[in-house]
Amino acid sequence: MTDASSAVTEALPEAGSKRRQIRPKAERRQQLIDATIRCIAQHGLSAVTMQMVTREAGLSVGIANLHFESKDNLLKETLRFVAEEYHGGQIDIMEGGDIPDLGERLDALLDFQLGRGVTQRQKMSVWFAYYGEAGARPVYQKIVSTVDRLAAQKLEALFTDIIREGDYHGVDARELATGYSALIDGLHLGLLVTPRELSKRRARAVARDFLRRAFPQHIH
Amino acid sequence: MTDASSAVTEALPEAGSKRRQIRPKAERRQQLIDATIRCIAQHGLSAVTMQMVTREAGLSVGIANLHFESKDNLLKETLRFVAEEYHGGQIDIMEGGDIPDLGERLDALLDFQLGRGVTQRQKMSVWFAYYGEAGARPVYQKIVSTVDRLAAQKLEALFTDIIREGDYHGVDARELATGYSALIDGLHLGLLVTPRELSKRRARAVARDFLRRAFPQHIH
DNA sequence: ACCCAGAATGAATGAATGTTCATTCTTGAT
DNA sequence: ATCAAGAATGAACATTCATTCATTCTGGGT
Repeated sequence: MTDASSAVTEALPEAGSKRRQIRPKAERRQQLIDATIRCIAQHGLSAVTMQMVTREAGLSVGIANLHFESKDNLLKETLRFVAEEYHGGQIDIMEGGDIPDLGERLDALLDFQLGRGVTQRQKMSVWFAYYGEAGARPVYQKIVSTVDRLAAQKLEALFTDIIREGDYHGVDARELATGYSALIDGLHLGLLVTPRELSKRRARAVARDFLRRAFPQHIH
Repeated sequence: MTDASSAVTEALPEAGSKRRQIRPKAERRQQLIDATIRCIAQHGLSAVTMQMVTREAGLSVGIANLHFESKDNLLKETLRFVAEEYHGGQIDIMEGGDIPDLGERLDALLDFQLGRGVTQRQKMSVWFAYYGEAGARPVYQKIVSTVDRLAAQKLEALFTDIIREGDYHGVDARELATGYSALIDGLHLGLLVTPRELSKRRARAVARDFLRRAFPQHIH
């Protein structure tokens, strides 16, 4: 959950020191993934080149094929990272030993989904860049749907608990969970494509209304 | 609203006749746009090449630059076509002189949005391929947001009418419209990326539930 | 029957990109 | 101080792709 753009170990791009640094494989992999995220956000998935990514990472071109076997693989691993970061964060909150009150847990979830961390243009751009290609690339579909399924189950479980606690009638946890997930995705899209029409503030209000209409006792 | 894949004037790809056909510019443009849609759906936006598109259209490579000035422009015009087709269809229904009953009009809208025409993988793939790039390409943002804004206004107007007719309280037409649009987008995404988890049937049920919760008298 | 505007072609071109690998450099162990 | 393991480099290569344009062809007008 580190903010990729700031955690740069190496000095500024032009900062003299051309001394070659040797670092463990895992660190370089992460460095390249972070650079890839920034490049996709800024230039779009279809415009990303290896030269662009390695330059952004402050490394040479050869290194990408040293740690990942190919560009395809780098892109795949980058998607996996973003997907796990996003869904992992959600799941942590939903399992939420930290927050016993279910209404508060819902609030925390909403904060995470439409708050600073995820709503950053960077992350959203990456997310939807891959969605866009998913129709034609089963590999992407598989990566996303794997983590997605787990998050969906946890959300359904949380909704089930809330329905029981509030003794709500005429609501189906599964259907509601599907709707809520879709709503959040759609709001992210709106924030990305029509930021002029939809502010983050309004997006949160819309999502909150959806929850309030379903669980009036839990959302004030 | 013609189904692009079937309206092929020229014979089958291998059907002998290598005779060169001369057709008016407008027709060739549409032919190329249709081919582009099919290519994006099948191979993904980032994998589309001019050779691929022109071969799919049964034409030579040079022709694409004859009728569109560049690949960029072809892609731009293709997005414009898809956007106008989709939003235009919605707007026609929402203005709906055909359907006086507001509840039925809502149903028709839902049918259009999650029914055969739009939900086809082809159209969805294209739609989201562009969304994915929109974060990095203002041109795409502009095209989408222009038609989007008009559709949003019409939806808000329809909701306002329904709220007045049903004398609903505690619902804001604008906010509801934003939510409904986002929900539909999110459901499209789900249908595209995780078709195993979300069937068309269930997507419609989810959207319908959203409307029923807001307008119980209008959705039976 | 003839003609020509402009539609269509596709080989050629040059630029861009992914990948390779011979070489250089760094570091920690000895 | 020495060395080897392997991390890092970037020039070179092969491929792919968008774009051009000299040439060919078509069909409506005369």
